Amino acid sequence: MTIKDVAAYCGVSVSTVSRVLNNHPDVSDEVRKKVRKAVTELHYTPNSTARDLARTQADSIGLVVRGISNPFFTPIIRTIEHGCETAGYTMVLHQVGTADDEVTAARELVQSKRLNGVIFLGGRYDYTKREMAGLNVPYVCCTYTNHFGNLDRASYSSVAIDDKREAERAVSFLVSKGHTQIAMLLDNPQDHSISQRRYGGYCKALREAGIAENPKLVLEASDFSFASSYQVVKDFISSKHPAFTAIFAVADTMAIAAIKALYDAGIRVPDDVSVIAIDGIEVSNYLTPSLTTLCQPQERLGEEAVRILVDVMEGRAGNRHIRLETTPRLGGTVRSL
Amino acid sequence: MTIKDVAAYCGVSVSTVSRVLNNHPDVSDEVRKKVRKAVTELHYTPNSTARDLARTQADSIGLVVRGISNPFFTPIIRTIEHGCETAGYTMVLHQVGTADDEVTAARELVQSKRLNGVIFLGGRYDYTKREMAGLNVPYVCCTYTNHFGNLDRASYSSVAIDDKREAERAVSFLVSKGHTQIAMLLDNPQDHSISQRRYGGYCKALREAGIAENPKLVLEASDFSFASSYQVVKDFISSKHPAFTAIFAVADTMAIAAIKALYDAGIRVPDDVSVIAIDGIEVSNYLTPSLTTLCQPQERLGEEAVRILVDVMEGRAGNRHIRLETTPRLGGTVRSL
DNA sequence: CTGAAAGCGCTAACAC
DNA sequence: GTGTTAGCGCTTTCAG
Repeated sequence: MTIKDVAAYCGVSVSTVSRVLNNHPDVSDEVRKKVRKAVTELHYTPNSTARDLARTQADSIGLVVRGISNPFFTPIIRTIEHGCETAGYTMVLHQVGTADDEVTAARELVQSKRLNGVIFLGGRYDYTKREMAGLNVPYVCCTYTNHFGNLDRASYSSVAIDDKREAERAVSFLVSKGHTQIAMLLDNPQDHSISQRRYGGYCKALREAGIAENPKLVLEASDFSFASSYQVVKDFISSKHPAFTAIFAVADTMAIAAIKALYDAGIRVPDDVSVIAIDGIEVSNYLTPSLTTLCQPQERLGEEAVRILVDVMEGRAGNRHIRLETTPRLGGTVRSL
Repeated sequence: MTIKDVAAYCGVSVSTVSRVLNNHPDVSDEVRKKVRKAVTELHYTPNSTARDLARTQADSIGLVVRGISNPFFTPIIRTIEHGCETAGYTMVLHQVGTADDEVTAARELVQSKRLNGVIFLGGRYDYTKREMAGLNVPYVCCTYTNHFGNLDRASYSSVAIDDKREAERAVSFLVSKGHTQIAMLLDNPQDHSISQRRYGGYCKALREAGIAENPKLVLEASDFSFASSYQVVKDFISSKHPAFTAIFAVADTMAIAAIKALYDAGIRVPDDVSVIAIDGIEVSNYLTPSLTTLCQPQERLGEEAVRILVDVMEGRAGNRHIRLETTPRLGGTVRSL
């Protein structure tokens, strides 16, 4: 069943059918109606592969996600898909493992699928001009930005929170509740990534409060997984360690695992130790007690990413960099000392 | 940058380049090497759109997911993607909203992208022969099966747990712990879906234990979301209701929300009320206490789905129906009476 | 072993 | 308004 069959079926040429399919104006109402009828009767669905090939552009946006199973991303992905559809683009989702490089993946995807633009969801903070040069389409970094790279601000877009500032806020909140011995749980501070930025905020908050930073209170998990954070916290509390009354985790998932590790060791949250995080994933609101965290505006992160990208792709605007704010969610995992 | 450029660059014909690209044997080592070199030097990436069009088949498998943000699905999706890749197929992910029909979506996807087969992840239990007729490729239902439809068993495949039996197991477990007043939390029992099957198991377990079923202990949420379950349980306990000592939830997510609702009402789990569920998503193991649940073999569900589908697609085997068993995870949310 | 050429199904000039 | 036709970039017979 091809466009030819439809054309033959209603005695017109393929171009006429094509015009109807693509809503071109110059077709008589009569013919248009006839073709539409044939399409439904024949259950004809256009072959998008052929269409994409014939058109110079595929009208599609690549979404390159690093860690699709990260619950923080799921609402964002949904929003982005919806936004793409509304704007008339197909979203092509591509997941990259922690080991793979998202830029290489994106470059191949763009070449191979003729994408009009790409959105990176989660990624490195240190892209270089050189490596991004091959990506000949506009792109926006969603949930992060190029803090440690050498990209021109005008060459790409980004939508994210201000990691450093929000981390500072979280830690200052703990300080305001009387905490001074504050541990930090992060994944890998020297990888030029989110943890490093948030670690900066942690240090700044301590400094401004006149609290000396204690390196022994910095707990490094190997990634964002529950298992890894659980293990790190478990090892920490079962070893000789400095006293601490609070933990600041760089992600809700890590906080959840930390609370569990504390609980399993007989340490109660918030009675014995307070916990605060950044992210605001849905499930953390359903813990008992709810996790105290700074919620990222997940929907808006996705919406803005699409909006900016489409604007740039269609030449309506230049690249932009948007910083959104978090909204504190006062759960029950922080207590005043 | 097309295959022509590569051909011109190394002074051979496009067909030779194509042969090298597709690892056809009949190319001299010398030419092969030269072409390979050119490909890397030119940073050439084949246009998959053109390739798919030229080939009669696209070597790709559609994964039609109903509710991509369902945390129960994420490990399965990952496994399926990996399995497809290993088998030499590209996975095309397509998410359908709760309102859309997955079969229509799949049919269009197949026609439009020339898919070789499709995997449905979550879906209705009542497909009819008629509606599936348009889907001219093999398909497998992953995590569910056609219990309420009229499909020939030989016309499709399925990989799932035995919902009824597992639900029975969960409820029998509660009974064995001395519970007799057992509530059930489900989403929509009359939609010919998972809840209905598990509800059947609940009834059977009660019957076999000689416990009269009390309709007032059946709590219906409007969907699987946290919010909906939370609300239902909250309304239930704040209204005039029969006494109950345990809740069986059809999904971990619903159980998590239920526990929260109980907690917020001052009811403790497991001290006052026990909770058991089916699914075994990762986060439920990190609650305090861990959720007692029957874990579905998520990885295996995905692996088997791909294996069966590929076997059918490549003519190595016929359709099959596999029932896998759950593994109980004894958390801390059930206590003996 | 290698090249020429005919499509894959559709779009978009370009004629009429 | 409608039809004809030349590609889009690649694969794949079919010759040589």
